[in-house]
Amino acid sequence: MAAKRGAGRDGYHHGDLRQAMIDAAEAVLAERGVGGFTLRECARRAGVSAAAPAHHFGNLAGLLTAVATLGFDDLSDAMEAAAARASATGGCRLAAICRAYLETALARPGRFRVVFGRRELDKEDPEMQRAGARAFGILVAETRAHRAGLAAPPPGPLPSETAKAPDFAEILLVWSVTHGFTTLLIDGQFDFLVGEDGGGAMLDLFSPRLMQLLVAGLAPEAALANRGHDG
Amino acid sequence: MAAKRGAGRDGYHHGDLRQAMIDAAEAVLAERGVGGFTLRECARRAGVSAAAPAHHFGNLAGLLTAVATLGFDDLSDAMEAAAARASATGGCRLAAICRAYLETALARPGRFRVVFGRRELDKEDPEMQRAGARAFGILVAETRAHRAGLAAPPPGPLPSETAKAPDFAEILLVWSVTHGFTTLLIDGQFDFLVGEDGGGAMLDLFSPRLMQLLVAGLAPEAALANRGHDG
DNA sequence: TCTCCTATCTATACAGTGTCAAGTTGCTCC
DNA sequence: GGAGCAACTTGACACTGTATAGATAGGAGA
Repeated sequence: MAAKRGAGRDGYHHGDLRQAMIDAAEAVLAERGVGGFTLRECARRAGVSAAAPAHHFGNLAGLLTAVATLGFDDLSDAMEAAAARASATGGCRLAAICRAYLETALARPGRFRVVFGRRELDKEDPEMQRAGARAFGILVAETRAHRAGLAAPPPGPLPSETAKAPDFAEILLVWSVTHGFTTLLIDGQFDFLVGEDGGGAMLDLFSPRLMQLLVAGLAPEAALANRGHDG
Repeated sequence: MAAKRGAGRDGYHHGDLRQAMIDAAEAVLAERGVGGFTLRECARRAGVSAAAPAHHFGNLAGLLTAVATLGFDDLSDAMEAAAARASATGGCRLAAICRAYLETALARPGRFRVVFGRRELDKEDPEMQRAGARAFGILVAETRAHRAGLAAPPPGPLPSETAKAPDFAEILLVWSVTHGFTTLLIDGQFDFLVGEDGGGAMLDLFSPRLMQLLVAGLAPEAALANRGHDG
């Protein structure tokens, strides 16, 4: 095994290139966005040759996959924290995690875009699969708890297979509306409506009302009221 | 003005390079996806040098903007046709246009991704702005008609500024859930739930139920029932 | 009909990209 | 103290988008 002492480089070997590359990637994403992201630029910032990262990440997709894994876990952390805060203050946990999703994405749009397929990723990577499943699991648990009228999801592992669950459509509804609003906002699709002030105004003006609508529409009574609409 | 006779090329000048480039772009998007899209490959298929398209589109973003404009109009056409069909058969127009949005995206995922910001576009392009506004206008009209209990939106021009409208959150809810579900489905985020059979199963299994939920949640009564949830 | 204008297209070049192969360095363990 | 090996550099390759300069041809005006 090679040197793994501290960060920075003081010789031929870097010391912790893997982490340095991830840090550089985050910085490049923040400064230049997904479109301006380059493996060589990250290597440059890490003070290393262009071919060096290959040993740690395989290729560009490998580096982006590592960033996406971080992004998923960041999303999970933010949602868990928001849910805990909501419980403490008597707020709605489901609305809180949806808003946390939105705010996390808005805080780091570049990373969020990497997570959600704007660049090629290694979808077989087990670490990213774990992180993705964790984030989805939070969404599933909170949606179910909300619909069951519980204060919070019960502890314990989640069922691994949820595709056949009867409340699957409700779970997808929550994810879809949150993800859709987030994506449209980040991608500037609302700019022609409210100007290009970065979306902060949009978030403050409409997301509470949006979440209110979503959460209201998801209450058990509303879900059971079959009004017979179909396309 | 130079030659504008027929398609194909029989000499130094192509004849209709602009259209040929767009056709080639659609083909490349269908075959290789957004990630594998290249200006040079499109030029190759059009039988033209790499620098030729610059005269018609300026640069890569210009070509993609033309494709995005087509994509917006395709979306609008599909939604209008679906709404008309729904009216004829007594179905719900709003659910019909949401499903049309989904199906259009699923039929040409590459183009849909171009429309919604997976590559850099020229957002100032007036043609694309027109096409985008048209698609959004359909959504606005149909959502309002649905909430007002009308059979169809009244004819006539739409108000150009809708940001301050009282029903803006409801309109965004419809767009967000439809766009979110579409994006997640196309990007393969549901694959780990139902396998990678292309999303067709997902669409058939869940989207009717999803639309039912959405449309039910949007009925005037539900929207007015303020249950007091906030994040 | 001839000439010129101008849009269109080609050829070439350039900086930059991701990735590969081969060589170099230096830590670690026997 | 070598041996082994992971980590890194160097150099090369086939690409990319785009800029520039020159070639071509269709049509308008004389």
